[in-house]
Amino acid sequence: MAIRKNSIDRKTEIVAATLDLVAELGPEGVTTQAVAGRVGITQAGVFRHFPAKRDLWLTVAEWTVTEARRRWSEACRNEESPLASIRRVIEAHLQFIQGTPAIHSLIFSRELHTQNEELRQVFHNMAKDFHAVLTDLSRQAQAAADLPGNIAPQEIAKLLLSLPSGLATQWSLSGRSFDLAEEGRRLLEILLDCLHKAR
Amino acid sequence: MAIRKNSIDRKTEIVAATLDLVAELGPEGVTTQAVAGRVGITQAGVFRHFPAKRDLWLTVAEWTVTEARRRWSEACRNEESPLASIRRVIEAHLQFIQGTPAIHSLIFSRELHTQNEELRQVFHNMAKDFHAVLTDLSRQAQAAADLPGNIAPQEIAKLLLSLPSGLATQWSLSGRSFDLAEEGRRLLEILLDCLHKAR
DNA sequence: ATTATCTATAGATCTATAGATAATGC
DNA sequence: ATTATCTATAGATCTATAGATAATGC
Repeated sequence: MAIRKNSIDRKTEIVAATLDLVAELGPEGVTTQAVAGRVGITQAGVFRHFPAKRDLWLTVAEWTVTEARRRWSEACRNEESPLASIRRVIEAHLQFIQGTPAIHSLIFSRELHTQNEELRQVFHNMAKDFHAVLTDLSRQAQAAADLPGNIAPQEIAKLLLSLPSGLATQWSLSGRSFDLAEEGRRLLEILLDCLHKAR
Repeated sequence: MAIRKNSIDRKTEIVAATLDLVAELGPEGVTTQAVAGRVGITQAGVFRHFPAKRDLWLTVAEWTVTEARRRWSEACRNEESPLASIRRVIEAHLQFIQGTPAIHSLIFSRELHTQNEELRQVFHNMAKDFHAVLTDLSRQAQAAADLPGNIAPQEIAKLLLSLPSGLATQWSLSGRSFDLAEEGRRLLEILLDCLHKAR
């Protein structure tokens, strides 16, 4: 008999175990058996906490999105300039991805998207929020004359967004073989420098 | 009894059906039963042409990479300037992804990567090749004074690469709801313009 | 008394094999 | 004669349910 825990703690454990397993084996590898084994209960025990597996996926997705938002807003707090905020937000995002590789695996699991349209929406909304945050900061940076004023801030934000997004892809393909946050910092500096000079 | 075809034709059909199914259902949805159904033979019949399912995946991956390379080199042929070649290569790549959405799903299927390390390598090599092509063109564009000379061409190539790569991600997350090639063309123009001004 | 966990199992898939069958090419 | 396809099936998973059991909290 596993150590008995209250529903809330166990649910949290199950979500954490799911994230670990996604990072290790991919979403495909997350069977209720594997989750149960990791947590230390029986396979059937998982269904006490989540009526069906799709509910587990949704909870995991919601955790991810909430955590991402928390990190962005924390990164923006008390920054001296909009440009500095842009740096911090993107770095925070890359560190989140690097520290929780499950995110990237989850985001790209088409099978989750096709089997669970709700899930794609959750992540798409996250991307839209990230774009909104970057658009806002870009507008501020334009006002401070740190970024060119002749480009729509939405467009600048798209350029900025594609950097971490594309890098994360390369990182994943490379078998996570380089330091994502560091590479991101360096390339972002180059990009911001070009944008700055192009004012 | 299905119409009988020779081994080569049937193999080609099976690979094509697999690509279609990946695009529709994700890699997860590609069961040997589904492939067989699409092609019009029985499930067991698939194994006549591919000894195991992983061989099917490898063949599909190799087709993808070969086709991508073919399109890049075609895009570079007879271009007036290195900068024009950069535009054409990236556009060709985006059009390939948009026209064959299976590629993107495949590239990001962690479950394929974790279950089939060889597969990740195939796609990673493709990404490295794309980077090499862009590095080469960037160097030429620097020589033509179209891009800033104070940035390593490898770094420029990484910036350029992250654009289609990141955009494809957003496109996938959005449920393929915008014109990938067009969006890419527009943003690339902005990026190249900034780089140009930052010489 | 409540409820988290367990045992046992149904039912749905999915890959892969063995051996039979029928179409093709010489 | 060769070989692409089919039928039938083994064996491995995987989700989910039903009902029993045991730990917790009052």
